[in-house]
Amino acid sequence: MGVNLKDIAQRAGVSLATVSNVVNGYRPVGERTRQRVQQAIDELGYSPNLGARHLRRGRTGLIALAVPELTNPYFAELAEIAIAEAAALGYTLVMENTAADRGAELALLDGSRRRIIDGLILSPVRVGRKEVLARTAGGPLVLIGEGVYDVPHDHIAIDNVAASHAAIRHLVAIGRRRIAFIGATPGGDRQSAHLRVRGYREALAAAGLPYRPRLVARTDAFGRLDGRRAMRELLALGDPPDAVFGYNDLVAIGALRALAEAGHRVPEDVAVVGIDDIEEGRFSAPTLTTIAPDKREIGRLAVRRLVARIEGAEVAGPLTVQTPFRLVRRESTGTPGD
Amino acid sequence: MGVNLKDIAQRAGVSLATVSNVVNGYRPVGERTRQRVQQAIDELGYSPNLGARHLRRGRTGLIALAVPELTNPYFAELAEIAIAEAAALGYTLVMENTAADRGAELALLDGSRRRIIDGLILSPVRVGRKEVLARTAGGPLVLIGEGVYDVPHDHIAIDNVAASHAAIRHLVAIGRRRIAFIGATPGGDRQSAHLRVRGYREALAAAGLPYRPRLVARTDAFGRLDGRRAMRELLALGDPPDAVFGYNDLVAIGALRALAEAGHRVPEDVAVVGIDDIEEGRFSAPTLTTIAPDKREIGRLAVRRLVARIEGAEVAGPLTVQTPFRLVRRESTGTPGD
DNA sequence: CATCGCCTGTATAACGTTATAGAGCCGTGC
DNA sequence: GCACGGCTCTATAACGTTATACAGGCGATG
Repeated sequence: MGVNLKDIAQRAGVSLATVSNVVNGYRPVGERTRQRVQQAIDELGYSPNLGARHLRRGRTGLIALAVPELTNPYFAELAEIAIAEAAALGYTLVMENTAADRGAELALLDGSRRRIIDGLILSPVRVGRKEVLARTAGGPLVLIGEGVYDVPHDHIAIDNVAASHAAIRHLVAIGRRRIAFIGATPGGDRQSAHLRVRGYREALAAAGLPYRPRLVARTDAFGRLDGRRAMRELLALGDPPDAVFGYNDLVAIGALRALAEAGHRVPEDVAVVGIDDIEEGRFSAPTLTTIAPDKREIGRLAVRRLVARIEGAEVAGPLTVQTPFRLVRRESTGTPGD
Repeated sequence: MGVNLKDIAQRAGVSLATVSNVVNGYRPVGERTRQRVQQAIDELGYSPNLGARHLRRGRTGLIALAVPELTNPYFAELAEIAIAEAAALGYTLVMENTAADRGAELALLDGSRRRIIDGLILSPVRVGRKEVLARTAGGPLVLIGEGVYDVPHDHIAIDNVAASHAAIRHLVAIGRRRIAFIGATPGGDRQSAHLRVRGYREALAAAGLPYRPRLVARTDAFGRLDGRRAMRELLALGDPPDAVFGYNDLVAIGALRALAEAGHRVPEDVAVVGIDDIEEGRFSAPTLTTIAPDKREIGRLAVRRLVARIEGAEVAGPLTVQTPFRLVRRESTGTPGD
């Protein structure tokens, strides 16, 4: 099909190996030879056959980013950053959608099925420490966003408990006392939900507010629809909350919708806070106060760590990195300022 | 590294070629032999080395979906569908972000630079017929969503003019007479914007309404921010519109935001319609009336066409396929019903 | 002047797969 | 009894690259 090493070698009158060395810089090549080869490459328009290169090297140059939902803007924004960073490092990123399915996560972790990927960035939601530890094949693994700790892999996330604290402190500071949480989840799934609930409880206690289990709404998933349903349930309580903290921005936006439909004013009657700082929250009515993780840092760091591991480089620092976050006040808590 | 064909061949006591035939079904294999080989495969946990397969076959099994913005929910939703369809056909889909950059689109079209992809699905916005015709390498090409016609490639899109007609007819039907368009674009870029403006003008004429150039707002890009800015400009006119049709849902949502900030009621003062039917529009306040393309059909068809071309299959039917769309009425035009 | 080592460059063997040519076996038809 | 064709299966040559071992030339060193 295309132009290959042999063509270049013939044109430049050198051996295959020399051309390869010019292309890869693996061994020094004399200046005159290099120029002849480079000229031949330019003239014939050579680009290496990646399949062959990868067969020989044992690596494909592909890394995967597996997320529970592609359509969650948080992950779309993260993916955009990760794709750019991967490209800058000479890798191609493929997106995988686990659809928050345990089987899909396990299949990715197993890694033996598809030997096409050099390494994996995974946002796990249905697997825990044990399943992660069971990974033996498939190359390096970087975990993002969840609370699977004590595994021999890089793990990049915000401090979920501290993030909750910040959100609740803000709601308390603006005078709210019946603060609900939307997005708790039963069992061992979705560690981050447990951590965010923990932060919520701790912050309530620190503020001297009672913990009311009925104000903690469970959801099956974490989309707008789930947030709306949960908010409706909370509103149906005899004594509804005066503030809501959502597991993420999508849930919070669903809650905003339920509040609007029920005729409640935000933030006057109910204040709302989310997590993720997706662009949608800057244009919702009202705009959404949120905990903003540093998505750029998370995306770039995850890719850089993974690539470093793949290439066998020494990586300094601890496996677990907590990236910074900040509270962004907008209309849904009555204190616009973004 | 992993288990390979040779291991299986030894274990089953047959030749390499026989194992390959069992795996690929390329040539018939005796029932007893097949079972022995299959057993060996299961026991050793063999999966083919894709790099080697692809080197030999000359194909990589990778296809690319290149879109102008990953973070536009329309493309995220489309990507989710396309990824699933590609997986079902045994292909891996990689996302490319052109960022609506002409250079990026040209580089993808050129195809000679990265020989890793078997074919490309492109949503072009900055290249036209000429640039598409110049493509000679890089495998089959499927275009989605824009108005580049008369090229020897599959092209899948809605009828942009008809979609505009439907939107404007609806606005006229609910009594609007000063209807604005947000998202026109100068020059030859973004064919679909031109087509949507054309549909807008034709529909106005058909309704006996005058075409007012000042009510057609240009934008540089097509996000929420652009919609808000354009809406502000329209509101600053002496005689602002009583309805707005946005180039897409994001622009329309930006317009909603500008209207809310300026204290206008939607739909009472100004009605708003978008295109794309992204989930966000079902939860905005007010919910957004929109033209809903059949994303599932577009995504699946694009992938199926591309794969068929890659595999050299005969593809029946015309190159250009116009997929169906429908008007979804929601609160922003005062006629909820979704 | 012989030896050593560095510097360039070459020849060649993998990497794991698939496609092609052909070998062995068996039953069929003359 | 023998040629023949149809089935299975095997041996092997690619695919394009990189890494290893090696060869030749040349200046420096003893």
